[in-house]
Amino acid sequence: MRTANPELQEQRRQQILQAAGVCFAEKGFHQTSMAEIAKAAGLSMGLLYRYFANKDSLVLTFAEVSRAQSVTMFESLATSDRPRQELAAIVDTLLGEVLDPALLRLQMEVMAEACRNAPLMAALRREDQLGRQALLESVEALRKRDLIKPQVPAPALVELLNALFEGLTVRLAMQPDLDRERLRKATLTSVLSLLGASPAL
Amino acid sequence: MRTANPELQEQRRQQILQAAGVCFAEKGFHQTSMAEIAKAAGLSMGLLYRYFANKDSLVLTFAEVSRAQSVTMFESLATSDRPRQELAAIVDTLLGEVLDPALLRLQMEVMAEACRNAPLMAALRREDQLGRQALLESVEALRKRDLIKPQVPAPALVELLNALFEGLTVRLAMQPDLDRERLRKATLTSVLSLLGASPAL
Amino acid sequence: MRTANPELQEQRRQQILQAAGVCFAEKGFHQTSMAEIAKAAGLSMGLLYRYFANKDSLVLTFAEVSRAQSVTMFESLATSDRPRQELAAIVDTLLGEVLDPALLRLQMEVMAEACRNAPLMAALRREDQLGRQALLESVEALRKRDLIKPQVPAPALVELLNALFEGLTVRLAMQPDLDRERLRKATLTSVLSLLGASPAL
Amino acid sequence: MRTANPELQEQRRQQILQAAGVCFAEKGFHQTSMAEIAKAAGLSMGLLYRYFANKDSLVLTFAEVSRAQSVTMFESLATSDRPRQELAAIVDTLLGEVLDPALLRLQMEVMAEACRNAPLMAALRREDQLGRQALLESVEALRKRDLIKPQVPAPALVELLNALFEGLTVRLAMQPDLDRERLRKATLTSVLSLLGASPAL
DNA sequence: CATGAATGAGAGTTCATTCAT
DNA sequence: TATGAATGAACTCTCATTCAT
Repeated sequence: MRTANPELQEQRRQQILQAAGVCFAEKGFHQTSMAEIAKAAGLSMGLLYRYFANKDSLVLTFAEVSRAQSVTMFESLATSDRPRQELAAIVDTLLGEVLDPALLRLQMEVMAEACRNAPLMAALRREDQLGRQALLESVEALRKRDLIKPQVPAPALVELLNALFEGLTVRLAMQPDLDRERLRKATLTSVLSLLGASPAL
Repeated sequence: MRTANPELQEQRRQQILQAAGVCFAEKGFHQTSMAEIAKAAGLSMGLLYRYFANKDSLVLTFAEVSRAQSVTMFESLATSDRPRQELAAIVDTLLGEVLDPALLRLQMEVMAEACRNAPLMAALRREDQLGRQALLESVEALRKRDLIKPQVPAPALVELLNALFEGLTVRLAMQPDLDRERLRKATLTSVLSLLGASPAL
Repeated sequence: MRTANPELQEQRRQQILQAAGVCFAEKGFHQTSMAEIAKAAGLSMGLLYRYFANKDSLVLTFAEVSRAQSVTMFESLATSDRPRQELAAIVDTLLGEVLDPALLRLQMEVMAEACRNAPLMAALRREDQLGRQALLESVEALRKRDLIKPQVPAPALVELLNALFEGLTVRLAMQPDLDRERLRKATLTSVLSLLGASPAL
Repeated sequence: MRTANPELQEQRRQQILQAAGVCFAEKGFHQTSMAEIAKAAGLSMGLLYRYFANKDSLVLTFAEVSRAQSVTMFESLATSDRPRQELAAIVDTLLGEVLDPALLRLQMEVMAEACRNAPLMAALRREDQLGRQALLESVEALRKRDLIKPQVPAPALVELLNALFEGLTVRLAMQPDLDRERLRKATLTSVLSLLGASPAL
């Protein structure tokens, strides 16, 4: 009798999540069948269900992973000695060609699904909360360093910035042909304006 | 002899669209069956298909109608002699309690669906284009009246404002418990800041 | 109050039957909806049901009419003083370009349907019986005039000739690109051979 | 580990095809629902669709199988040292009680369907072509052996013979009460006459 | 005589999920 | 651990038929 093999198990999970991500981004959550995911992952359906209890739990796990990327973006902003470049980098990441349109579609898909899938929503918010917290701390830190003078309270500002980034994501998902270069500049300018950035920033 | 009755037909269409809107917002597009829509509208499925060729054309028509509302919002801004109030009203409309959470969810649903439904996407963009055009004209008009001095070119500004509004919609859909009152103030302040509003505005 | 108008009624019936024929030949019996027939006939569905109790009765009536054409073909053969030309004309009618492929398909459709629609089958056989009877009488008459010496009994010969014609119809329906000119000659030769035609014929 | 089982798969296919054949013959193609076929085969609908992509592909496969039987009939005729018996056997097979009326109805059904189902038609013709080719070669071979002297060119003769057989099939499908015994004799005589059979045959 | 609105059962097809091997 | 066979309810969409006007 074989013993449990954690490494293999983790690899299988990644295999499945990756395949699911590709499928969901391409066809959407509800248009992707479990059979397709299994096929894309190169596994049998039985095995798939060994690792994920059902389709919902797959999206859920997947959502956590997918969101985790955007969470880390704001964390280094607070203590950076070159916050302007940091901000520019964030905008770049959001608007640059780096960002796969398929990934954008996937985010929309996950958000829409979250609106009627309570556990998914909870997971999404947990991740979102972390991101907001990081951004909030960064804003406060920059303010204490007298680098910015926002005209609105920090929590609301964070909400607005998040909304702006979210909105840009949505619009890029829906208009893949937007001039990202021009938008990038304008976005940075606007973000600095919202922050009330001092010349020193 | 019984003749065709356009009034009845229009009433039926509205009946169906309204029922579909409620269902889509509550359960999502793919989770709502045509039978459910028919039942919600108080009609038979056969009749439903008399008025809408298929499920897709239902969302499509619905999307056009749904979007048309937000299009008109920006139109009166250009020539208004009280643009500040006009702007405040727009922000109010977007963030006030007026906005049904169900409607927000419906918008997300439509957007997500549009990402993989080309005709729907086209319809959405058509409406979106009208809204952008109206907003662009308003911005240019205000600038000519020396009421605003935006730091970024008008087209990019329009895109950013749209993104901000879109993003707020998304975030409100996902966080129905946000403090809308506080957000409203912050949003108005920020929008004025982005526009580079002069004190005269 | 209006009085019944037999002429109009008959015209309506013809209108419907003709439209049904076109539709059935194009799409097949089971693929043609009553709505399509009504539309093709330029009538409302209500009126259609006034003239034909249901879809089956439509095919039935239609089948009778459709078959009646081929019935008359053999009748003049018996007493003709130029039986060879008469035969050639029959073969021509069957194989010449005159015969619409759509009509051939329609015949196949009706036959297939008849296999599981008892009343239709009965109607078809009634017509068929008339045709067979006419051909039988013709064969006997020709034999009495010593113009033919068939090697098989007249009833069997009639059955075989009918089968040959039917089979040619079927094959033409399935292979519209057959060389009809060549087939026509060969068919006439073969029919004469089966009849045991004397040189005097 | 459970491995794919080709035997089981083949058995399932046969199970389904047989059930479909029975149903189609009894009720016709369009009157038979997939659920009925599944039930007749003792399988679930899901499994049925595992083996046949859709209803059309079922008839198609079925048509190929069904036709293949008649293809082999003519092949042994060419080299046989007892061609007369061979011919008699063919006629027997076509007209004898061996031939299930249900199978005849099924053939009609398939032919009628083929008239408006292009892929099915193509499949049918492919099989038909093989049969014609075999018959053509047999006729040529017999002629070279001076056993027959047909009055019409071999290709046309083949077409006529095929039409005759097809026609007999049709007529038997429509008149199950025909005297097959008498028809059998007459058919053989007639076929020999059409072939121009020498006494030596 | 004629219309068009209305019905609802049933069609083909898909898919999340289970389980014997 | 891993497989593929199996299920059946649910989905979208169609259509013969009826009837108030």
